[in-house]
Amino acid sequence: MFEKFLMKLRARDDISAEEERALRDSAGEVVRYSAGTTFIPAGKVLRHSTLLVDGFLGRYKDMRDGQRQVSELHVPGDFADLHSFSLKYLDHNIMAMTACTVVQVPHEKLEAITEQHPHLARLLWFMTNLDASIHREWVVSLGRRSALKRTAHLFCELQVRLAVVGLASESEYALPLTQIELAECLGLTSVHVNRVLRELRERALVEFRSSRVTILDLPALRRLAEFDPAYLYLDKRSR
Amino acid sequence: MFEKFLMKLRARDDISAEEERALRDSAGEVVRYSAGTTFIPAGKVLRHSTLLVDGFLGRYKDMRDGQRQVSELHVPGDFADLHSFSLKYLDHNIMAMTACTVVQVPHEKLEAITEQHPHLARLLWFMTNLDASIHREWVVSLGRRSALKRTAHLFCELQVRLAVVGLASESEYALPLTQIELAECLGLTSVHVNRVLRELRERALVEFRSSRVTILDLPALRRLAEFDPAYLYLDKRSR
DNA sequence: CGCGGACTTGATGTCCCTCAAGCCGCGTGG
DNA sequence: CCACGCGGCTTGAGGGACATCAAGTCCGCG
Repeated sequence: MFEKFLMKLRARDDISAEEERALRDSAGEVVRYSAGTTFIPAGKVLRHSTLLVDGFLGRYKDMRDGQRQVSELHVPGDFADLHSFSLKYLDHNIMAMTACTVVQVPHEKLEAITEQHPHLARLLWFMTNLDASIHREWVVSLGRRSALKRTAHLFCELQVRLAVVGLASESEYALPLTQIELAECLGLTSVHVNRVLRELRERALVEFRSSRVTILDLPALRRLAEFDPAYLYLDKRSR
Repeated sequence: MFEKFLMKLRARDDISAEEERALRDSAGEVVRYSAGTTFIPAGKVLRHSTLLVDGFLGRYKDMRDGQRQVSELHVPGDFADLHSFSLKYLDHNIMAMTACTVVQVPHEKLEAITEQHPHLARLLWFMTNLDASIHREWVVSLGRRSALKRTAHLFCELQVRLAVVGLASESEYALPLTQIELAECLGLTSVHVNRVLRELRERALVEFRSSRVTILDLPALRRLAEFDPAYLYLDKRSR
């Protein structure tokens, strides 16, 4: 259950055997959701946090006119709502973008960790700060990158985040999203996403088809996107 | 020094006298920066966090072509870089948008708090989660709101955040930013911000001039912006 | 009095949206 | 087995929101 989360943690700091045990002991119920299920609605008071084991999740808000904006995509090993531990309820919804398996971690267990394992507690804090860092990069993307660069940037980000948990190589990874869902992440329409994908393909940078991203030229893709992975804090050090 | 930060905390949870003492004891050096100073550059290893006492700060990233995107504005009572405690260095820069006074809080003091005051530690964690929530709302703004609504939304957000620390009424507050800086927050050009401000003025919703925001019709402004303050977590409860 | 920075406004351009149509693959049911 | 419906993808034509370029104006300050 915690394998991918531990991979993600160990990419940033050392985890002792005892800390690993404390984490494994915190596991609650395992739950499956089918694609399209909004299983955490905004405003609902939560008593556990949700660790994604398999599949893709998205955090999103809807506008009055029906438009939707996804503020973060989650990959296996991510906590979807670790922030609900101190927030108590969320300001946004969380949905399963694909079929998903999650483990629920009761907030009492998290509270015990904060009291008994200060270093591990700091790492949980770190994980929510990492989400915030990803949000900031999306702000920059939406504010200042063209549709083409923004899309390229998202593919770069997911490549790194998935590689950390062993789900991507330098050249490809599975991404079972529709162009509509991609558009909801990118602040675009699906029509325009389609045109952007065509251009990325024609430029021989990336291909996105049948739920799979194939990276043809990673250095060129990163150059186009102005992608700098520093915001993912992948250096290992004492946090 | 900590008055506004305590106001901000007490809007969300109760703080005991002992916790207040622990906070006050954590104060380090008081520093002043003049407008325009980038005093925390991305990547620099930090040994203290910075609490803003007076003035406005901004977190930003620059693009290759010289464009800039601000990912969050900070008002008095905000920690500018509480997240540096677990991140160790920042992925973005922090600059004084106006002349500022800050208190530095050494990371050792924060570490002591996490070990001796678990509830207070959770509240510090909460504060970084609140920043993340603000980031998400900016993602939504940049992704799905028109320039007009986005600008209106920013004025609504700042009204609430400044009111919490006693620096705004329902109808006005000081905001000593240029239209260029506003544009850097909103993902627009200063030329377009100027036109948007004119429209907001002509519609009798808000005026922004000589470093001051005057709100003419708050309900209408909020309606236009689709502003829902839920993301600022202003309900008082045990966190 | 002259300079620079912020603000303002107009003319033109472009990126992305909207609307519309057609295609393809797939599942369902007659 | 084919008809059909449906959701996702694709492409074209036209429009609109915001950018770019280019003048100016205003104002504080040396």
